[in-house]
Amino acid sequence: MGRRHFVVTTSVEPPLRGSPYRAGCPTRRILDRIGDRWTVLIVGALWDGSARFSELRRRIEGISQKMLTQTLRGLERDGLVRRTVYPEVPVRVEYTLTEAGRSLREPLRALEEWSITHLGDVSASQEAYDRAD
Amino acid sequence: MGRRHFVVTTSVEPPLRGSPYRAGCPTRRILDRIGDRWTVLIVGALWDGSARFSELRRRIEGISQKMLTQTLRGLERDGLVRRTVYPEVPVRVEYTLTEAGRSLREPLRALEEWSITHLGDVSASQEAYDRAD
DNA sequence: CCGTATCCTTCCCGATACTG
DNA sequence: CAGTATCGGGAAGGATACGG
Repeated sequence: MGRRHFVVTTSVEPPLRGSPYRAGCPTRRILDRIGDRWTVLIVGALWDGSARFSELRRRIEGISQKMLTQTLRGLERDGLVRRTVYPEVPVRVEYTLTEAGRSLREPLRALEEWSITHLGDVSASQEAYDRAD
Repeated sequence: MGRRHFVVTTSVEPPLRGSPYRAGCPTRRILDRIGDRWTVLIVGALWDGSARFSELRRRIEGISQKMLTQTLRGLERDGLVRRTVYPEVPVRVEYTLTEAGRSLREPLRALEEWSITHLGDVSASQEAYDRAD
């Protein structure tokens, strides 16, 4: 089967789907895209240049073939990654961040910075909380 | 039962758990905390002042009692929200963002900004992709 | 080499019922 | 009012086998 079928998280639909949860909140909408297990790691791996499928698999330790394909398809569909097929034998496929994909750098850096400066306190808070029954 | 038991996403443990996925990546670590369905909505609802449990439930349309409690507990454990119990009858409980909680504003705003400027293009890209088989 | 198809487990989360 | 306990459906994701 080709790639006709997709889970279709359709696009416009501002407010809700099943339950009235604020799916329209812009922050939530982008978290729905990058909040999964692999997206930011792939974006990071593509950061300085393109790579082919097998190279990505090697860089992102632990990712399964299925999830790499699936996540790359999602990124391609969103216009954040460009996929180029070179019809050689055997086939060669290159993945590159688009301009939109590279524009993710700013928000991701903000997250990373927050992480670096605050996750120590978070861990300490967790331990204190867990000790206090 | 008190709040002794917790799912314990322990803290230090730099690299991995089940599979060697980059759990140590700072960006992924913070996404593991705010990437769920309700966290950013709760943080947003607490943005301009504290609120009690029932007030939060009303503000965050569609959240279940269970998820509101659970997410608030996580935020409290992480030191991002402070929980204050006033032993009146009936009991009153106030939730407030801590300093650390408020510091989330910067990264969240970066995400929101990216959303607002790019999600239109993303939607267009999706539709084009879906039309092309 | 670069995938797709299928099965199977795990875990998120909603629904519901019940307490101090 | 502000929770806790329990059940169950469904989605995410890993393992495996196969195909162009």
